[in-house]
Amino acid sequence: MSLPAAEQAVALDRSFFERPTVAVARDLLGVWLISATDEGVSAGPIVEAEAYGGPDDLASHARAGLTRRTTPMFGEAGHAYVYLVYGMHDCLNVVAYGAPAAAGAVLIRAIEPMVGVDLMRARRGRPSDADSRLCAGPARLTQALGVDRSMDGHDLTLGEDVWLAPPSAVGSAAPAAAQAAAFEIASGPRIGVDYAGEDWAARPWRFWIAGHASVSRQR
DNA sequence: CGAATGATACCCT
DNA sequence: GGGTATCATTCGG
Repeated sequence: MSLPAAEQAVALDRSFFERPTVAVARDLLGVWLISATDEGVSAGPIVEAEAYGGPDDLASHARAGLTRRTTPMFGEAGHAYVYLVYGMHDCLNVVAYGAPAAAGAVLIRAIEPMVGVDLMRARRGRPSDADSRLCAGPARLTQALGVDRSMDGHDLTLGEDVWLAPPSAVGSAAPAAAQAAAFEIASGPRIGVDYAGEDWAARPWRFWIAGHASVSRQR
């Protein structure tokens, strides 16, 4: 299954990302994440995302200020910020604007595998995993889509290699059930940010589609 | 539950 | 320029 060529170029506009990260994270639910490499196309709608702010957000990498690693977070919105965590996992973020500082990003934590599921499974190398769990987690997702730090700084609005597209742009490629406009949005504290202190750790900046089988953790 | 695993940032010389 | 604590996770026992 592949995306019609004429529709591959449709990507979310940069203005979508030039807003506070919390609004962008919430609005990314249902938006398609698409990867097109030499190996093929793999894609699916985002079902879970987390907002990270600027230097004032103690849970955000931006708290370290502008360093070589965090440079994308302080750059133009709509670009990728890909980093290595725990020495072995790549995580994909989209740069957006944290408030009050003009820096921040949204961590894409899970998508629903819908296009190129066999390719995702091959990249993951875990044949017994259920389809719905192939991209249920930030590191699983990058592995399944073939995204790594070579994509750090990549412009996600170009419609090339890796990009984000509104559901309407991939309508003919998606099963009808996935195009249902209405879904319930749930929110809660971000994962694994207790080190940031109670104030920041308690903020409900993690958003997911309620009850969805591909969300990284069950409620 | 705990191990795996390595880049990063930061605090020293 | 070097040592080291930290870490937005995953998988196997």
